[in-house]
Amino acid sequence: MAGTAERRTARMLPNAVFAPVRSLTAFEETVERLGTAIKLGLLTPGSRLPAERELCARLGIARSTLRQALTALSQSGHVFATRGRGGGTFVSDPQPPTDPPSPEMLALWRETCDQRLAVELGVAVLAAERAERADLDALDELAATLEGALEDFAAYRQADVRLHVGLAESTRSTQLVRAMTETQGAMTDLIAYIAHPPQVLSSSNTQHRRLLAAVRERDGMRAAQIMTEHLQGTEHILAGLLPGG
Amino acid sequence: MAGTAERRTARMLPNAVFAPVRSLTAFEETVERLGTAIKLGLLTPGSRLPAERELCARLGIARSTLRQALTALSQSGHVFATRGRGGGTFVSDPQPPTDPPSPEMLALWRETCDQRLAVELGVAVLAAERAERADLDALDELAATLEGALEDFAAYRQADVRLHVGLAESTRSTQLVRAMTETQGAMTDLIAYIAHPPQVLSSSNTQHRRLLAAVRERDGMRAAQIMTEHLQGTEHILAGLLPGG
DNA sequence: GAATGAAGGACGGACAACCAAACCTTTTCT
DNA sequence: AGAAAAGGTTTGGTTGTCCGTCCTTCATTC
Repeated sequence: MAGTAERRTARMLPNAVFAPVRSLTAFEETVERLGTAIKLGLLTPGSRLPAERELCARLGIARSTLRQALTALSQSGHVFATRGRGGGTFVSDPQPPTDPPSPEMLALWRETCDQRLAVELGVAVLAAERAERADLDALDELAATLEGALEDFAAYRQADVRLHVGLAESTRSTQLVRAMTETQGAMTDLIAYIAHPPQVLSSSNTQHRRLLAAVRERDGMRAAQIMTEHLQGTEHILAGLLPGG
Repeated sequence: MAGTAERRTARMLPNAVFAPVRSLTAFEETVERLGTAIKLGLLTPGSRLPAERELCARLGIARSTLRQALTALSQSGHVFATRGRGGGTFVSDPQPPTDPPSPEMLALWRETCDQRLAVELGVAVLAAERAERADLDALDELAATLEGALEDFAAYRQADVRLHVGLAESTRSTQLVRAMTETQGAMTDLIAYIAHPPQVLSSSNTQHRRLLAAVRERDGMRAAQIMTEHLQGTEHILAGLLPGG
């Protein structure tokens, strides 16, 4: 009977429908967005942000709100500003250390990984459909960079993020790019304090190569398959170290 | 050189990093959440919402804010309230017609489909890992319901949503359930005004069956493959009817 | 038939976030 | 020297949200 199905299926639904609707303030969201982009190295040290008057327009917020965010980012050392013509707000050179993952972050690490799986799978399949030759050439270069950074995890991680975000860009979906940067930001917090021996990074990079090859051959399902294995790597490591594994 | 790769890869990035940070108000988000759940039939007509004093606590908002949202939903005819003991707020029986998709909705239909692809692929793979026997039995019943509703698109659509959301629930990821309901809400707006002849629905349902079978056999990749084909069905229809196809 | 309790409904004050528009200060380029 | 382009400052007003309190309705219970 349909009634039975409804009763069974509807069990956990209200938990999702009636879950908290805590929306971040414009200030918080701005700090999050810019801060994540800087931490991930998407905004490179030394690079200049758009002028405040232009940036607040792009972000759709008031200038005073943007300044709050920039003040916060400057106090945390991610950014500094110089005045006068030719001045501006710049990404700081020595990046402050990533803050340790919060308890609630650790409690929800599995949800974070699930989210990542969805984003990365979607990206893999769509990239296989839409990535252009030039995109893939650039991504291959990044994979080469990765191979030279097996000993320096910070450098490796940054190039890794660039590769995954770059793959998302090749789908031409701004939503997926945003979701990917968000996800990578959350993952960085999780894996920053975990040991990554060179051989792990090396095998991870082998998967990158195979992934790009599959995308190049427009084989979305093989790309998805490789991506799944790729992500399960980190997931297994986390499962061994964190509660709820 | 790494420099070249960076320059190529960074082309569209700022568009995502500096995109508007439009955060919805608590009021708007609440209307959206409850309204979508009602439109999708996840909150069935006649069912009672939790009492205001309890619901505002669950949603993490003030009661006055919740009342704003409920007032809006009652004025749009989705909900009605009765006073006194044993009263409450109930989902209206005759659902008001879905509003036609807005122009900006239509302009972004491809992004919506991309988002859906990601969510559904993640759900398919994770469900194949985690769905329990009882979940799948309930989903099979829903698939049977679907087969009896080939002539009534409204009924078919509602059961279809239930099935997809139910599959998301079987992953035990509240985030994915939320993402799925959001996505289904957006999709409903898009496909409400498109003809769906019975044979299309029938073949769509064949895919449901195959999907559930793959999940039951814990074959995540086959589930992903079938899901991709399943989604491409609607996508091709939309591509033929909407701009930017 | 009166009391109780559980529900929605209404009001008012306080506060924080956000916006808008000016104006000031510093620096560089012409 | 002056114009231009940037960050820095101030002010005032609007809106969303919260909190607490009280009122009204009405089924149940005594």
